[in-house]
Amino acid sequence: MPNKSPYLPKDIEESIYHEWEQTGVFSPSDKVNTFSLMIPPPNVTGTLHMGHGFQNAIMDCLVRFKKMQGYSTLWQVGTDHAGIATEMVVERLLAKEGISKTNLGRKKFIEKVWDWKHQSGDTITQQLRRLGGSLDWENERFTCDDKYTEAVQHAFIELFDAGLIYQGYRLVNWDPKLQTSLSDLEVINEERDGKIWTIRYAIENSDTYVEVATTRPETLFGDMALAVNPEDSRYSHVIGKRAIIPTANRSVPIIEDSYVDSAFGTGVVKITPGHDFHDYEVGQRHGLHLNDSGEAMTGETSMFLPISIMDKNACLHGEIPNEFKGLERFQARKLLLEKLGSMKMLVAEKDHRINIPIGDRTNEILEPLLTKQWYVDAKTLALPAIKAVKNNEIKFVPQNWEKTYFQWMDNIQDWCISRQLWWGHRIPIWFDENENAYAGTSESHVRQKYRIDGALRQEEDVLDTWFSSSLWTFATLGWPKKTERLELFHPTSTLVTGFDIIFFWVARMIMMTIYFMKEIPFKEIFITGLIRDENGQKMSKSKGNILDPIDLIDGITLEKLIEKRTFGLMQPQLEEKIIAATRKQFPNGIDSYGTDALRFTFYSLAAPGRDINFDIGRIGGFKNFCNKLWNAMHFIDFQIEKHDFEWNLEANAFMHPLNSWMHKQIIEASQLIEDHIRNYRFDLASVTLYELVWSKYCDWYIELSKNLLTEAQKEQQKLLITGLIVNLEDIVKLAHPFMPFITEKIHRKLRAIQGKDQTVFLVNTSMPSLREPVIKDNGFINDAIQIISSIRTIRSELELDNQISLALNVPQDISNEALKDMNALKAPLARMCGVENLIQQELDQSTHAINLLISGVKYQLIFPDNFNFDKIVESLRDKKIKIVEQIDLIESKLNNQNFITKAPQDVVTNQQQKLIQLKKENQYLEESINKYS
RNA sequence: AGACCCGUAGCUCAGCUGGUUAGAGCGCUGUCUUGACAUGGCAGAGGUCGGUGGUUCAAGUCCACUCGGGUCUACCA
Repeated sequence: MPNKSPYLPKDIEESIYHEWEQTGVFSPSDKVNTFSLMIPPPNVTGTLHMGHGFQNAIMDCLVRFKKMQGYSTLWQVGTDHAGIATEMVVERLLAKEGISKTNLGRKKFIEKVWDWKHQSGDTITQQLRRLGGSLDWENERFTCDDKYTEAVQHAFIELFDAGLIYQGYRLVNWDPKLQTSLSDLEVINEERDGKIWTIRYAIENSDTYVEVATTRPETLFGDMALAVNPEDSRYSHVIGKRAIIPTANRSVPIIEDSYVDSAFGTGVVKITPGHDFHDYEVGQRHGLHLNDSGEAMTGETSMFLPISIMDKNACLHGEIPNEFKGLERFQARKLLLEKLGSMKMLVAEKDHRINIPIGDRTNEILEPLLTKQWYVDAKTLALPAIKAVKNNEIKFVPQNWEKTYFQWMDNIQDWCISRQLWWGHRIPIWFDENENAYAGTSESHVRQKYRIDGALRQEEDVLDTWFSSSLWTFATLGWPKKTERLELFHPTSTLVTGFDIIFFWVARMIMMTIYFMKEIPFKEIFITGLIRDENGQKMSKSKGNILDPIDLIDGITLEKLIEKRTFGLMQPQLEEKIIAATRKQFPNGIDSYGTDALRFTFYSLAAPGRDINFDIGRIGGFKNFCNKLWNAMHFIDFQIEKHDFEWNLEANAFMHPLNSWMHKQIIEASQLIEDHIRNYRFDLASVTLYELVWSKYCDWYIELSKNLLTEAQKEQQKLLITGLIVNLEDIVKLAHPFMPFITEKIHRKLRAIQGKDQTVFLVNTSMPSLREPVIKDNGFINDAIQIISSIRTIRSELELDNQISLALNVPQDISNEALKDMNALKAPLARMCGVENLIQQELDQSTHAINLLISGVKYQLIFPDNFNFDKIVESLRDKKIKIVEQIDLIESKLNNQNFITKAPQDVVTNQQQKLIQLKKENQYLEESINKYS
């Protein structure tokens, strides 16, 4: 007996990746026929989640497949510095030691971040290796490494010099906790329960009032006008008058603007341009400003100058009553409402659902705040980027995502790229004493470039992380230098990413790449769904439903899983719930499934255009699949040992009909799989492969060959074993992009049997479809399969004892060759469906037999003489009922003149032929029924 | 408010430009421990495709309306 090692993924997977990497097998092999793909750079200090696992599995499959199709492939690897996320993590770590960022100072803080990066930075890249990713490690990039930083600076300076980057004093989304601006994409609008208050404003020089509805009363100190709709007759008499801000010793003009919806609230809106994005626009239209005596006035657009009453901590300041100075915004609100109440200026307080802007990282309520920031002129950059997708230079898969893209691009706003953080690319701008800005790579560069001698001060802010990642496809390849890699691998072939970053990343990459490279970044964008839990819930820490791909690969105990899910919870009150849910879902923890099974699960779930509910139940099935493949190899081992096999018949392998039948199945499957991969239908590709391995190779090919291996002549045995080897080798090639580890292992064993060099990696071999096809028509194997299946069903229906053997009468008119083929399969027929005898003769009436229709030909299954047929008549009658139903259906179609004339000819022909078959079958059934009832 | 997606067997999902008897995995039922594999073999039960109406010779597949679930974008102070 060969040593029977069970399928244990751990044993297989551990060493193999190391060998791949050491050999440098993932670096591009050639300079022609390139296929390239950029990894969406994960956060350098992050860890792998299911989304990464899924997307990287897909990318790896694509890359390996292309490589095996003869392309010179590059899968560029790298990580992102993730400004905000990383800065927050490090701040939190420092806080535990009682150190604050500001106390530490910028330089020291950045050192700490680098320390953290060095300490945890390779966690995620190690995890990518566990997934089997065929990434080009020799050219790994990090968005903050020197070369990349050079590219970022270069890009900024070029855009600045072209006037596409400018500094502006505007409202931005301000995160008071992080003390930085955010781009509108980083804002989550959350609907919450809030209130709306109605406040009275007195009309100046009169004893009348107007009532104003607001959800943010505390901003009233920043009011610069009240506005009504010009069509609103209720208020026409106050237009042009002034209203007094209650509690503030100040009046504002009452203006008309069609922005105001008369039907909402009271129809009067307070205009606070310094704290509301809409009011900002209204203010701009009306040129609101303060005159020399500090009174709010309308004027020319150019005179617009909003006032701000909050500082960067969202505390009130400026020209406001003393008692409010320094108060935090919500405390100020409370105090103000009390005061208004006592002044009888608060008319109403009602519950109201409001949208609150939240920072996506901090969960802090954001404040629209007037600050100086750097902007990219996105409108200009967007135009060619829109065009590239419109004219199909860049294709979204599935296509409907382009709608999302257009929707955003058509309404794009200028992009605020400055962040008041320390971790990131410091903006390469220097200011002179008069606040004029100059862009350059360094102070000396600026001095030289602009011939400046006076004092220079560098901009403190850093760039939005997405600014650097928007350069990813070309900056990783060496830009701004004209490198060979850039020449060879740009534009890249495909981008695989999630819909959640179409705006953040995809759109911006397209804009920047077209601007700098004068070409598109990628030709196709495959948008994957999100991985959710088995109930369709988003996986999140606070829900406690996170799955770590590595835990699915290695397995994890219940205790450790609970520990992981509850560690560092932001809301500790959820802990009990999470523990209970985890215990319920994984009472025994999680088994070890191995990378190959996990990957295969991802593929099988990767239907396009929809999110994926990850059902842990499915991964077990695919581990079994790996086991099945593993045991096919065992079967071969076993045969080799048993039959004293020698490898010298390779050239003749397909002379055996069973071998060539299997070969044909493989070629057909590989063509299908190639199509599916081209269409990003990994789900369909995986089904095809599953079927090929399990159903075709194991259930039929191996099973059919078993008896032949025992009974056939020595030469035949050798031929069959050779075929088993050749065909399994083709299968592992086809399967390799999906299940790289197990296939590599099997491939080695197969090569060992053949006495071939075992250091050849599968990824360096070619897909079987690229081989000369050796296809002989083996229709009779398919007939045999049908015969066996039919007989098995009958045996099972009749609850036939295994001991009872049957005979099969082959039709008289069958060709000699077919009969020969049939006879060759005698042994398998006996073993697989209990048919011991094949005869070919006219049966007399006394023979106990029922008819079988196989490929339009009548076979007769012969039973022992004393057999009781009551049961079979019953089942034959059931069958007949179904057949008659179908016959009726088709006849009614064919009797319909409209069908005959309007349906395409081939559909009609098809139905006619079908009818003939069904009638034949019906006739045979009837014969059998009549005979035995 | 606009856009998009989904609703097919107990569960998770396929079903391409409308055309054979609507498929798979898991689960379930029965049966089998036979020398690749019980992480297995064999056989089987189970959906009329959310609803209504329409187009068509023909609809799970196209159209309209509708119910239910989800996502994104924009929002009325």
